[in-house]
Formats: sequence, structure tokens, C-alpha cells
Amino acid sequence: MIARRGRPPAYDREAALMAIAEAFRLRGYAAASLDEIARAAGMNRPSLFAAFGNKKAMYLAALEDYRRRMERAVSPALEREGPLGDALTGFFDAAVGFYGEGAAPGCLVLCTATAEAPADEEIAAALADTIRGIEAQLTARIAREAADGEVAGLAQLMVSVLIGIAVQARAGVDETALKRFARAGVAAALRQS
Amino acid sequence: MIARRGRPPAYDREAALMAIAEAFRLRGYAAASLDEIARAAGMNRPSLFAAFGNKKAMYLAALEDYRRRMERAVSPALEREGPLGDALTGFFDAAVGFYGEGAAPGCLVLCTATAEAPADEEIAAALADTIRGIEAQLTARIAREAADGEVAGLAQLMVSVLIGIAVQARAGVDETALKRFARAGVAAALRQS
DNA sequence: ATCATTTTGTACCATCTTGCATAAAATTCA
DNA sequence: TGAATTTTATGCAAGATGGTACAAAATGAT
Repeated sequence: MIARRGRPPAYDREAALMAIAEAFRLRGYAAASLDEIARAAGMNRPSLFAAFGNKKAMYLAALEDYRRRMERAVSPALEREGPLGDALTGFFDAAVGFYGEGAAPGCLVLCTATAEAPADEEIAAALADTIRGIEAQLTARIAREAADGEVAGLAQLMVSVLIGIAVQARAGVDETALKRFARAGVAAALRQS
Repeated sequence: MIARRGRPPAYDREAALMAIAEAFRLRGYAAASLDEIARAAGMNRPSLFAAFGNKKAMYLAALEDYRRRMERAVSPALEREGPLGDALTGFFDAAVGFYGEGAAPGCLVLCTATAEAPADEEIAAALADTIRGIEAQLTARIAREAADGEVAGLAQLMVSVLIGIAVQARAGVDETALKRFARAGVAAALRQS
């Protein structure tokens, strides 16, 4: 433990970042005020600024953090050995669970960054990177089992299923329906591959 | 033509509503200011309020109008007689074209209402209704050709492809890639049905 | 021509928002 | 104990925002 001088921070950076992400997820980027965010994080505004920079920097940090947490939540199921269909089903079940956590359902990136993307290059880049990252991970996993010519198409289809889950969770579709839907999608896509 | 008393309006209601929808699509609901909206519509704020009500009423009217225009743009291709695959491909091509129009790509409903849905019941209802409407239309068309047991799953998969197109268009994916992706999705989903 | 009616346009207000300045508080080091 | 350092907390300032009041303008009716 390195002894730092000065008054010690009263907040835990990881917990604060998660609370910030939750605040943005509940209200969207533009509608979330710094007062709300500060209250959610248990900090006051000057501390927020000192720790994370201005509102956009907070949002970009929240997007990045959320993406990492999402990956930690869904990767184990996807990377598990065994039939591709089981891995994909496990992946989507984990995603449904992850998107259902917290005060508001849906994906922070896919449901709030979309609103701001055309007006802000960095947010658009974060959105595009997140989708590309998901597609890359799905592609790598699918390539272990499927025929070469079908990998890209299958991966893109699975990306759409994930996006569909994120958006429909936001629209109020309950978790069991989303899981059933994911299973049907996987079954339809893998039929005779 | 009914002769109305008083000074005649200087705006065309349909054109104004379309401009309002475009303004919201470019910036999202919360970030779009009434000044921007008024400028886009070629009206000033008092006229805007008189014509469409407050900001949320404007947004709900824009969502409804956008949904109608979307339906007009994609229905003909979907309802055309012939192989289901061709109908679906035509539907998605039309959707890609529709989502690519205007100043910002992506779907007004699927890319901006998602941000506000948890904080506003009416917007959430508009989002859910739009998705349900699309699903119903796809279900009806698919039921004309596919086996009973597969209709629902196929329709849900196609809903996801559409949502995936909307979001990925917003993320900057170009139209040819989106159309290719839609074709691959249709092919994968219809294989051996 | 005058009045009633409806829309337009300017200006305005109250509120909220972002971001920061500044002083108090809590800690380490000498 | 006192100086240095870092965080917290109160509060403030500049600007943007949603919404409206009110007078001018443009039309139909009498």
C-alpha cells in the first residue's frame, strides 16, 4: 500500500464509475445531469470533475467500463468448449442477464450512445468499436466450429441477435421471452450448418 | 377547400413534421433544442408550440410520423408476391435505404427513443409499439410461406436483423455492407426451412 | 373600411446546467 | 506541532433551455 499524501478520497473509483454508468444508462447521455450523476456516485461535482474530467469524459469512461464488464459477464459462456449452439445460447443468456441488471434494462452502449453518435465523433467511435469488438469475439468462437464460408454471415447474424436483445430489453420485453427468442435465433441460424 | 379565417399558416404541416423528425434523429430527444427544431422546421417557437404542443408532444408526433413513413417505404417490397427470401431481401434493402436518408443515418425510433425509454412511459410505449408493429407485419408475411412452427422464431430473427441494421447504420456501417449483411442473414435464416 | 380571428415574430422569464473558485477538512511529512 | 498536500463542500457565474406574453401582420366576414 503506497502511502499517498493529502486527504484520502472518500469514494471507490470502480464503484463510482459503475454508478456513473448506471446513471447514464437510466437517463441517457444528454438528459443525465451532473447533479444526478454526482448523487448516484455519492460524490459532489468538484470531486467528479477531478476524478473523471468533464461530462463527456465521464460518459466515455462509463462506456469503456460498461463494455469491459459486459465482456467479463458473457465471455466465459461463449469461450466454453463444446457444441457451438450451447456456447451461443450461454452467451445470450448471460447477455440477457447482464442487460437486465440495474435500475433500467438494456445496454448502455447500444441504447444510449446511438442517440448521440451523429453529433459526436468520439461517441460514434466508441459505439462502432464496441460492435466490432463483439463481432470479432463471436467470429473467433464461431470459426472454431463452423465452415469457413459461413463464419462471417453467422457472426453478423449473432451480432444482430445481441443488438435485438439489447434494444428489446429496453423496450420492456422480459428476460424469459428474450432468452426464448435467443434460443430460437441460434437454432434457426445453426440449422444444417 | 374550406376557407379558414385568420392569417394563413406559413408552414406545411407534413414538411414541418418531417423536419422535426430529422432534427430529433440528428441529435436525439434530449440534446435537440427547440431553437434547432424551430430552425429546421422553418418556424419560430410560438408557432411550433401552437402546432405541435410542447417538446415531448413534438417528439411523439415525430416518432409516429417516422413510423408511418418507414412503413410506407418498406411495406411494398415485403408484401410483394413471390419467394419469401426475395420479399425479405427487398424489405431489408428498402429499410437500409430509408435509414440512410437524411442528415444522420439510423432509425429515429430505434436509435433515439431507446435513450429516453426508461425515464418516460409514453416514449417507452411508442418504442415497444413500433417494434411490435414491425414484428406483426413480418409475422404475417412469413406465415404465408413458412411452416407454422417456424413462423414466430423466423419473424423474431428478422426483427433482430432490422434492429441490427438500424443500429449499425447509426454506427457508420455503409449501405452496401448492410445490404450484404441482410442478405446473409436472410439466407442463413431460411436455409432448409 | 372595419372588425374578428388566426398566425407570426420579438422579447422575455424562470429554471436548469455545466463548470469552476474558494475555503474548510483530512491526511502525510518534517 | 506545524507545513504541505490532496480531497471535500458550499456556493457562484455564465450560458443555454423550455415555455410564454404581447404586439404586429395577414386573412375572412360584415
